[in-house]
Amino acid sequence: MTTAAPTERALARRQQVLDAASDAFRRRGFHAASMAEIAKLAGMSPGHIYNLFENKDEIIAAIVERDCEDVVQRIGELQQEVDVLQAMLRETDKAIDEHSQVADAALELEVLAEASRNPRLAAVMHASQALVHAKALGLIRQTLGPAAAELPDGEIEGRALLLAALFNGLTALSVRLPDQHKRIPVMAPVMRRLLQVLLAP
Amino acid sequence: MTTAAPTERALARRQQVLDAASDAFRRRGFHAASMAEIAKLAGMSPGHIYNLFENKDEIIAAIVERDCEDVVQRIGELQQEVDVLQAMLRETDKAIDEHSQVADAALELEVLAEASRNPRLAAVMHASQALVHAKALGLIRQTLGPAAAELPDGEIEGRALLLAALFNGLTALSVRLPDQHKRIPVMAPVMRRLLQVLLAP
Amino acid sequence: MTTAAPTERALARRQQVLDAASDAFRRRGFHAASMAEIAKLAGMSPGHIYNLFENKDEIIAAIVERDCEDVVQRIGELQQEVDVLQAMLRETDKAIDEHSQVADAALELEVLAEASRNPRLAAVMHASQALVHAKALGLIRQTLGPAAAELPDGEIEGRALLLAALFNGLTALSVRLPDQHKRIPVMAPVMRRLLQVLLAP
Amino acid sequence: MTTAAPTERALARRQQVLDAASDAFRRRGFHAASMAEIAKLAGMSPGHIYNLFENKDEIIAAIVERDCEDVVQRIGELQQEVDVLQAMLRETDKAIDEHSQVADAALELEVLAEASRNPRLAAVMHASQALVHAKALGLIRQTLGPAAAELPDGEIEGRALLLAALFNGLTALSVRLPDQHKRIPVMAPVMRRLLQVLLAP
DNA sequence: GATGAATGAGCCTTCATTCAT
DNA sequence: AATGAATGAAGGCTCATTCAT
Repeated sequence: MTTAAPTERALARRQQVLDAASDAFRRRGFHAASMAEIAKLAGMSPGHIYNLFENKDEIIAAIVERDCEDVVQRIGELQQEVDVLQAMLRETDKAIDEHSQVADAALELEVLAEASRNPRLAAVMHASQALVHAKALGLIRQTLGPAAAELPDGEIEGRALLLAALFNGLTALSVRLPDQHKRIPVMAPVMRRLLQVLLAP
Repeated sequence: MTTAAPTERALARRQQVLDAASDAFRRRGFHAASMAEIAKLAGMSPGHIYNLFENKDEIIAAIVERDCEDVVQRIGELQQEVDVLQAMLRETDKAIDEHSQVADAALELEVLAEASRNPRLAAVMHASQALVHAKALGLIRQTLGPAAAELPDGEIEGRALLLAALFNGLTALSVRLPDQHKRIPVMAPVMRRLLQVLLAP
Repeated sequence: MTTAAPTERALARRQQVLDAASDAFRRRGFHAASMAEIAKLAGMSPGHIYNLFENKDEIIAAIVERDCEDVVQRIGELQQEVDVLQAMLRETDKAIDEHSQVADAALELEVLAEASRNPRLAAVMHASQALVHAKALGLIRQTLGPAAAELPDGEIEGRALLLAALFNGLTALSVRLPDQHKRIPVMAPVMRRLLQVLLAP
Repeated sequence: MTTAAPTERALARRQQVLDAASDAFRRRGFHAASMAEIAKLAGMSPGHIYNLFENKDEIIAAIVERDCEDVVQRIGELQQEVDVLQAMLRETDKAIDEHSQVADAALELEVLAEASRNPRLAAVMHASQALVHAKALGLIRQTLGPAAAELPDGEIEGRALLLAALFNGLTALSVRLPDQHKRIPVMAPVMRRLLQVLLAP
């Protein structure tokens, strides 16, 4: 039996744990971060974490869900723009920069690595990512406007996937090469051209 | 004392360990694969591995180096083509497929995650990746032909980086969404257009 | 402060706990049954159990006492029979069967094991068992009738002890060998002869 | 994979662990005895125990097997006697005494309790006990001599079972009542009569 | 070079018990 | 009387690493 109907307090406590765990995983990795460490960061006893989460796996699963919700919301905000493509081209530098933070990369890659092996986490990841993907499809359709209807089947999906790949790749690259943020000026112009291929009619 | 002047036999033994470890890491993950397991796969005792490698971390560092050499060689082979761009467009499906193997993704992401916080591994990774990057620059220059000289400074580097990001992103995506190989047909046409942006004059 | 002057309500609540604990212990064992589980079965909070019982040990002590009272009562009922020996011979099969329930055996053996090293529980056990023993002496005397007076000192006590041993042994045996109930037909005739030795003049 | 082919040294180390564990279980119970404690008693590190035994359960299983082998051997020795029944009647006091040691009872009951809940252990117990039972059948047949052939089917089995129950019951009783050894004089004569019922033609 | 027995620190998790409310 | 959130000690087990042989 899992937490049947989490009280408001329990919900807040869960957030504390998720914040603490995000921090710990980011700094030390999923396996190296101990529950004791997370508990200390969260300001509670190790034992109590198990009143809030089934086990360590469930914590990372919850982090994945929370992070995906963030991404969905970010895309939603982007959709508020009158001209999405223009907005993206304008903010390309910032977008690259945000995807080049090694500290964030650490957690993201850790989660992906774990998900590639842990079925429970993979399930959560797939479900969450499906939402992100759907939202991305919507974004691209909106950007294309009426032209979207004329495109062959799958074209939009292909664009959405490669758009996602591009930004995910930046995260990986930020670990592969040092000081990626210094390379933003050389990447940005090329990136803009790629974005146009992916988002313009 | 460090491993001083490795004999030829020692070198061969090291390869055995690297093969075994690659296999074990790929199947079970870096942390889950035990030295005992690697030793068994490598056909030697756990203790003896420590005569060949300082510790577990050094094994993965060596794997990273070896894998990067592979990538460099692959690029070299590609450069043998008379028309590199045509070759890549022709083999796009295969290339996407190769970067969509979840099993390989597992190890790659794990290594990246590990490198994002292990300075020793980060150093190896950066050195190796620098070689890959240099080789990629050469590939793009060759593809561009004489047109390369006319491009603004950094343009080629930007292309090389985003090319790398694109393929790295596919790896990440293969974990984020299930059955990525089923999506190759929708991704390939879009990918070809992106490759043209990155490789055509 | 100990539980001073238990109210009537408290007494009823204690019974709820004892019922719940008996159930939980029987199904999962003394150590495996958690206070949380018992609390849930008893329909109260874990914390409240500690208003009714000093600790987990006291619960099992109370169960032992209650169970011994049951045995005493059972013997009492047997004494109502006009011919006790005949009644026992008639119901031998049923008696063996009742002492061959592995589920009951589990709790009984667990309690004995626990009592063999927990002095507090040993004390309760000895006190309760003394009552059972006394009652058993009475039963045997009644069965023997006037002949009882002629028997040497200790003869009756010896019979009572071995009678108890015999049934206790069935409980142990039901764990040692599987499907003891299938063996009732072969045990019953022999058992009847033993009972006659123990209960006939 | 389990210990494939235990070396002689490993076998000796296993015995050390079994001795230590027997001691620890006897004194503190199966659940309360920690692996650390056993390791210390056995003179090795906790980790190394896991090179010799799969887990804690396997230790108790091995103890059960070893103890049953002892019982089988004891019965075998008894069979060397020219007149088994006479030998048993002669040594009744000693036999009762041996089955009345609370210290031994502790381990035995603990094991039984555990087996009643743990299927793995139950399997080992049933297998071992089957050997004991078979040996007991042989003993009784030998004692009966030619008369054995004339007895109805199952008669001998019934005797063997109740013989086992009787001694097992003494063990249980030694916990239920204090100072059982003081009661040997009153039990012995009655016990002799029971033994005659069980073993004489 | 090579073995594998041995170590021991450290991990996740459980649970009896307490206490503020 | 009653709750249930919270504690924290302890336990079984794993595994990188060492070292006597």
